[in-house]
Amino acid sequence: MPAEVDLAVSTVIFALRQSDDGASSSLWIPLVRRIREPYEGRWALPGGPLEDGEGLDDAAARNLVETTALSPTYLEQLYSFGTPDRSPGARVVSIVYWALVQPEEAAAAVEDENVRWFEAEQVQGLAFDHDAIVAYALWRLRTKVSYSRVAHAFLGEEFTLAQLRQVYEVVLQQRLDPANFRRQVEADGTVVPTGRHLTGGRHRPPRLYRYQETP
Amino acid sequence: MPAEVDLAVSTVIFALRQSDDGASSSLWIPLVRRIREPYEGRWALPGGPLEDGEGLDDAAARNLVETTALSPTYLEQLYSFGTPDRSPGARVVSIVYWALVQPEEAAAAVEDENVRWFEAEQVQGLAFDHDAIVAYALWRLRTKVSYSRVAHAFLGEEFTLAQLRQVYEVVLQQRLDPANFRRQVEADGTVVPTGRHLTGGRHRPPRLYRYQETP
DNA sequence: GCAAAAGTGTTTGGTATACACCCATGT
DNA sequence: ACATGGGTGTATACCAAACACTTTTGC
Repeated sequence: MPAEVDLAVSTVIFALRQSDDGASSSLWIPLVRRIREPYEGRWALPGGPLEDGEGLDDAAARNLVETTALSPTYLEQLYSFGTPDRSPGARVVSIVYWALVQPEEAAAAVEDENVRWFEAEQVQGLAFDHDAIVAYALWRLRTKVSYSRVAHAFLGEEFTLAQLRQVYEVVLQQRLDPANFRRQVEADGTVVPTGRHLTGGRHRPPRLYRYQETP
Repeated sequence: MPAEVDLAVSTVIFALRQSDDGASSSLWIPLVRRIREPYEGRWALPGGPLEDGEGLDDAAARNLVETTALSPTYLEQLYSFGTPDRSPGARVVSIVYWALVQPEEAAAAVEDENVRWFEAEQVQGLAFDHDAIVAYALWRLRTKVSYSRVAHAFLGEEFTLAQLRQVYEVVLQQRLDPANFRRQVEADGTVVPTGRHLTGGRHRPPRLYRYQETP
């Protein structure tokens, strides 16, 4: 007999932020507090049901706006989860997306009693199977960054190579040689100099670059 | 208002078979004929509803058995499709899996008026958005083969390196140097010689290998 | 001038490709 | 003996890592 299932769309939203110590950057995600059973009071991934006439991507983008009040620079489907016992009482299948957003906007995003940002590495004790989902999304982010050019989605329109390199260093959790990093990025061709420079630092002003989509 | 959705699980099942000309191998998939509207009479991916108490992976494995009467050597989730208008009349979200099966078994699989194998490259005019899904599954197979070791899933327990190389050549659509292919596979370490040889050919008997799962 | 980060140049080691060559078997 | 694919050796080209070195700014 076919199962009666509830379909939900959730999103793991990543942003780069300062760590608690203030010295280093790390990956953060926004979580929402559940206001009903099951798991009332626990933190969970933002998400909700699919609306009428709305595609899966649209649903993901919508609850990203509803949670963080910003539009994603990157949004991709992650995986669908449907183990029979993952939600007590009901049969729920979750289609999960992951997104990258820019930190300046993320800093201005809503944050109250029921919405708060957490360090992605540290999250634990979430509702449902969301601990495992966050861990999987982190793994996907790391593997994707190492073979694709998505890191710029964490940054604004213009950025220096040092900023871009720092994104890679935080995500991949390893230091990168500035000289070799520069060559790799330049050889790739998807990032081009704007001609402008970033002034105000206490050293030689670095060039600004922007992402160039390859047609 | 939340949408009323029907959830379906479908699978793109790949096997290696002789092409129509009999000379070369290519990728084949089994399709089933639809026996009701919409798209009655058209070919479609095997699939069906999620059963009570059954996980998504289980559902995919089950309709793989029901279609080809064999168990998968490889089974992985592909993507979830949920465009509002993809199924006339109803709102259907499909969670699609892809599988690799061994050709000897696939040759013995059911094949009748309503189940038939087609060359994956050639399929066209399928029901729903299944043309696009097959194309996406092909793309995923090709990219995955080029960075992962899944090709052996097309073969039996024991195989020669020439057979394994032919799998890569068919999937990637390019000739590979036998000498360099051997070195790459041996360096990887996931494929080990059994000590046995394949006799009966009209030349030097090649060694037999088996896949060694890395613990 | 000095510190610090931007940016360039150069060496080196590993790895993939191309291809010459020998090996073992069936006919 | 020889044709055929199995299997080994080797020279070359390319690419990434390491690191020395020069440049340009703020203080």
